[in-house]
Amino acid sequence: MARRRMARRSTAAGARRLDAADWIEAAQDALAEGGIEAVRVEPLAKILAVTKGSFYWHFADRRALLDAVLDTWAHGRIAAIRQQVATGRDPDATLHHLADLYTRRANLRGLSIELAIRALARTDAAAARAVRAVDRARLKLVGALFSGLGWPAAGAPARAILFYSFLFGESLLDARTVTAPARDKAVRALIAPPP
Amino acid sequence: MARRRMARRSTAAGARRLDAADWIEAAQDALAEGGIEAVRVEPLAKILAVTKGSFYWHFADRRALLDAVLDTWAHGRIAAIRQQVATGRDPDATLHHLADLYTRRANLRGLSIELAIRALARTDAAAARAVRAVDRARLKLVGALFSGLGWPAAGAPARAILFYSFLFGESLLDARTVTAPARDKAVRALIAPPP
DNA sequence: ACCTGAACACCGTTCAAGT
DNA sequence: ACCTGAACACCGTTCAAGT
Repeated sequence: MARRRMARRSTAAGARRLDAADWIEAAQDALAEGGIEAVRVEPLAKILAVTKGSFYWHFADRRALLDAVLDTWAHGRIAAIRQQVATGRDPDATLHHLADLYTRRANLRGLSIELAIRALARTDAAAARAVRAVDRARLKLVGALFSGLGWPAAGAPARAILFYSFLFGESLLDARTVTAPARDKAVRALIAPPP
Repeated sequence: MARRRMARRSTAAGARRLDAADWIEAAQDALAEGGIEAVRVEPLAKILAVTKGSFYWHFADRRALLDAVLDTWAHGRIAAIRQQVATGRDPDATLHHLADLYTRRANLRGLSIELAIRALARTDAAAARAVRAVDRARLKLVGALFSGLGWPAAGAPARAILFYSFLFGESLLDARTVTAPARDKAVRALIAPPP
């Protein structure tokens, strides 16, 4: 769900100059580790070892950074789900693979970012747009998998919503309260072929 | 899911003095309308028409206000689910009733607060504790409903997680992308009696 | 092309003083 | 018992000047 930042922090001697992508990267880290409240210009500048003034060469303001993070996130998630369903495996195996990928354990950082963005989407129009684009892509592709599993056109979309909603809902619940066996049992029930 | 604030803003002439509950109330409004970033001392003071200095009579700092909001939320949600399952109706009707109550449309404010708190729980230990207490209460009571529906002891908890996760997951997805019929279809499938 | 440094506004926090 | 007002630190934003 998330490729990690590359080691491009320094050249031979150490002090590379930054571009917009560096700030977006740092903002994503902050989002994952401290939520939306941690995405702040001065703390990020401190982490990147520049003055906060330099931020404004790359972005108009904090809002522009958030927009860039949202844009990067949406494009990345859409590219990811396309890859994840195009493995050549059968629908059943692909769905189980997806259920693993979108689990808390598998990708804490990615899920934290995703939840922060979805919470933001409640009160922020740009975040809501990013979420909509990602949801449409995922539901379309997951719906196709359930069709491949034998669900008729009338049932596959509802099944896709059920599957997809469950994965996010489960990631929202307290981790200690949802046991792995109960979770796996729920996943198997969801991926079972139509009656 | 949420009882609205009472009209206790003023006495005969207008300028009641505030107590901690007034600040918590205002913080909840801000949380629902602007997310965690909107829960800030000075803006709340402006809304309550006092100076920000007066805030510190009631709370040690912003963190103490957040803790009080979390505490109020957890106690309120646990009391609410207890009432919601104790209607005297059969398990099937009660589950359908719950599915309606925890829908986006039914309670925008309550869901916004809940999602903001769950996003916070990713990076905040106190929020995680509040979420854990609420999840345990809800899963226990919903699990009992599925038992009443005929699910054996080995299957009811997984079914409760499936049901409960779905409701939250669905509220996280883009509202325009999930159609009401697809959602209702998924709910009916979840509440169907065991095979 | 990217960064510093100084300036100013806004908000969290403290606290002595008011009612 | 609750609030004001002034003070200070921190962070968002601007911008002229540096390399």
